[in-house]
Amino acid sequence: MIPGFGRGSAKTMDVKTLCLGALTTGDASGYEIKKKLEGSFRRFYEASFGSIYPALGRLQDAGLVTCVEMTQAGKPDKKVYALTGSGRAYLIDELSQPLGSDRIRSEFMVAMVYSHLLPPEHVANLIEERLQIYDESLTELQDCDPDQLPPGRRFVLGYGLAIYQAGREYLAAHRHLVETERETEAPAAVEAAD
Amino acid sequence: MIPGFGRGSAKTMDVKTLCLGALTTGDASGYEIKKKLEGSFRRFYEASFGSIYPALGRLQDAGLVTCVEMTQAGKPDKKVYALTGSGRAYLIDELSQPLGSDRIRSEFMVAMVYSHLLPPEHVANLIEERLQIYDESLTELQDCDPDQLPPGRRFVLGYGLAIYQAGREYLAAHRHLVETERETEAPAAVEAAD
DNA sequence: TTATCCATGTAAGAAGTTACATGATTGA
DNA sequence: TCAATCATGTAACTTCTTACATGGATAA
Repeated sequence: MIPGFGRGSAKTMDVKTLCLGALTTGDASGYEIKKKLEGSFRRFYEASFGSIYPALGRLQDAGLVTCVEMTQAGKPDKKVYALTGSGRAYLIDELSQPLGSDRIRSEFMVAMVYSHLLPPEHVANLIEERLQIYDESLTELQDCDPDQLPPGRRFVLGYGLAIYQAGREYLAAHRHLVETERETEAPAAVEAAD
Repeated sequence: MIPGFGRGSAKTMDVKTLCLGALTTGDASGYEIKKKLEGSFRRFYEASFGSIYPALGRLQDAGLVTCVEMTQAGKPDKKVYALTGSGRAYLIDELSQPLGSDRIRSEFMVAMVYSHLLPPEHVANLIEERLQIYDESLTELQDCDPDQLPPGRRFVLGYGLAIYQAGREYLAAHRHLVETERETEAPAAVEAAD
């Protein structure tokens, strides 16, 4: 058996899973899969070319996808991948495994925890930036027509909207908590590690 | 210069930053830092012993923390670390760098996107599980007394509550979207939008 | 003419997890 | 007696990102 493809193994999802999933809605090249993954979905799982291309190669080795090379007029050749029966089965099997818990990594929240160490005007800037990011994300999500999406995607889209809306509202309503005075004690000892 | 400690470098936050931050509220051993990081804060950034211990070693090499070995009665020895002036300056410098965007990795959401491939009763189970996780998280967060926390932590605590509440409500209100019928057959190529 | 899109891939490295090794003490 | 808590650390491994290499076509 090809390593990393044990049936029913307790491995977590990775870029391979994402690629298989992307191929359920139609054959695609690595480049196109990246595009698909950049849809509304991207907020919950990302992948770069550097992980997608090797993943596709390994999926092909394992017989979970097939590949056809296509020549195009005025564009580079591309390799179009298609899900096989066992690929589909593998995806379903993986989705049926116990799911890992959500992981959030927010540098913004870390900065907020230590906001008292920063100049208040800098904190205010961070908040403004973040509000803008929320607004952009919300606009982007609102521009999607849910009725055109299959239920799963509609569900995830709505979830994203709900979360961002709640986050934005909280931020606007409670920013004062982190925009107050900076810690006075100034330990200016800059004996830099350079 | 010790590698990985360039001043003003565009590096993202890592476990070193977290350790420095944890030490702003008092000296601590690696073990105790892990504990601190497991507070309300953990939802936005995690770290394991396997990353904390090496991080502390490197911070010490760079002069950002100092270390005192302590013997204890009935317990193993421990190494208590303390922030130095340059450690504090380094932390502030790092928090002042442009912040990386939030990263979420949710296997649950991936499963929801492809829920039509799974048996409806399995999807229902996943939803139930997830609601329970939300409830547990909410209970845990509600048990914290915000008045005892410094503003930064209070802010982050409230943010967590707002997000989980919104997530829970959305889930309860829209679960029907993903609990409907399973896809019966491999559908004839309906190229769905992403 | 400059940038962006198309398109694939590799190599180096960052960053972290898990499992292991060790071992006394304490509480159920 | 069994598990958990306290406590540090290493090694192997996984996973992914970034940067690089390549290069034609097209749009501003």
